[in-house]
Amino acid sequence: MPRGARAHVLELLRHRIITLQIPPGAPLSENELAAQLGVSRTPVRESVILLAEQGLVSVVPQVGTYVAPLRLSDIASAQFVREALEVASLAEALDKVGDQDVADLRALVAAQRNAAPDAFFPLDEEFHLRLLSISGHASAWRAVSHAKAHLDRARHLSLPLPRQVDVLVDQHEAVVDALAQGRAEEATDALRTHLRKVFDDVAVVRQQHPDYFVDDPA
Amino acid sequence: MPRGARAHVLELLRHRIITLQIPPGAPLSENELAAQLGVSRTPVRESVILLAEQGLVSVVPQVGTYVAPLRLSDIASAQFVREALEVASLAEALDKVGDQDVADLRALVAAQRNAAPDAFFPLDEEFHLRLLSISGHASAWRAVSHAKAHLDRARHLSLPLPRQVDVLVDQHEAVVDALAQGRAEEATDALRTHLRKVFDDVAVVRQQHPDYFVDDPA
DNA sequence: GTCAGTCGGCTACCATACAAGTATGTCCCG
DNA sequence: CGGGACATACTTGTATGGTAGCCGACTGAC
Repeated sequence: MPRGARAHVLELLRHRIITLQIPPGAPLSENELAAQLGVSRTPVRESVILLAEQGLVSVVPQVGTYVAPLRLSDIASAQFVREALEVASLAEALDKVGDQDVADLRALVAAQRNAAPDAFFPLDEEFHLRLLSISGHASAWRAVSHAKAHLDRARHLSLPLPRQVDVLVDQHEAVVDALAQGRAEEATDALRTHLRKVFDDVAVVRQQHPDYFVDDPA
Repeated sequence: MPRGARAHVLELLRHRIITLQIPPGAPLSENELAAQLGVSRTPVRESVILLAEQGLVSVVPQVGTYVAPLRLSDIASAQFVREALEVASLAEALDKVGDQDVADLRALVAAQRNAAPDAFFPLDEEFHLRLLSISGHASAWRAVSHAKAHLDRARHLSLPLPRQVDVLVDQHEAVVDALAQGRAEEATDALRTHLRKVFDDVAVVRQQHPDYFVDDPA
């Protein structure tokens, strides 16, 4: 089997979980996945362990592993982490941003406007990674990405709506405008508003699929 | 072999790496570790994979696994993540803090004053976790902890000095005082100062053991 | 009908065996 | 003496086997 089976399996599982192709609460059998993907149990198991570390699956010894259900407390926690990191980065970026950075960001926003809904996801990721890079903290992307995974999963069903994407692109543009003009408070406020839109999206998804959610443990 | 070998091995390796019992750059053989710890390669390997995900070790396929060297860029990145999260949490905590919280924090600070240098580490962790809990974002501890691991490792050699510990406890007290009195700016500034002390400690360690460090990739 | 006991099948966990690639030390040749 | 090819001893990656424990369905007694 190919030499990088684990990376392949991990990426595939992660994608399927985030896009809700595998719904929250669904059981994951190591044997079944191994057979289905044409690899042995080892790379599958190692991928599952990594996904568990990231909180995307929950493994119960001797019982089974399940895709983590959507918990509002987890979503709030992930949002806190992401917002703290991106806002702190943006505050530093205000002093360091250059013309080339602004041009790159505007090009990304333009691409997002013309992109099909399916192509929006990677462009969105690149936009936020770019924001981190300006302040020189691109290496914090891993932490942001881990948090973002939970948020993207929780709102994934609401994204295909073209209207939603338009709103997001407008918010991106507002951040870039304020950043380019050096308006600190306006920029961070715009970013906060943008990031917190996830709560609205989650509320929509929650109505469509209440079975994906579980109540927070008291 | 004991049930839960992976958790045991992972905790042990992590501790040895953070405390520099295993120095940066040292090779880690899965076979050797398995024999030394009396378990098979499987739990060792799974632990190594998790440590690699956290950036504490670097595994080169078909060549070897090495404890990650100390990179100043990694340390700066970890510091950025930790500072952003803890400061954001503290800002929210100012509106939510109760008398019981302050009492608990003061008790922790008192315990830190009377603690032997070796016992300081867990008390320090509990203090910072407590700060997160006040704002209701205790679940962000995992992200903080991952970042903190790199910082603690980089300054571990400077901590046994009793004088250093006294300074840290004083800084803890300053944060608690400002938090109890509701002085927002003073509290966050005190926390920032406290967290950034790591750079001084790292400079000391760097002089003692320049071989543990590598230059940043240009 | 109801409940206790048991048995079968499933799970993840740990151990082991095999495969494939890399670095190194050695030997031979120029 | 210097350099290159090769054998060997490692490394991690993958595949497979065996074990302990949990869950559920079935059975039998009350």
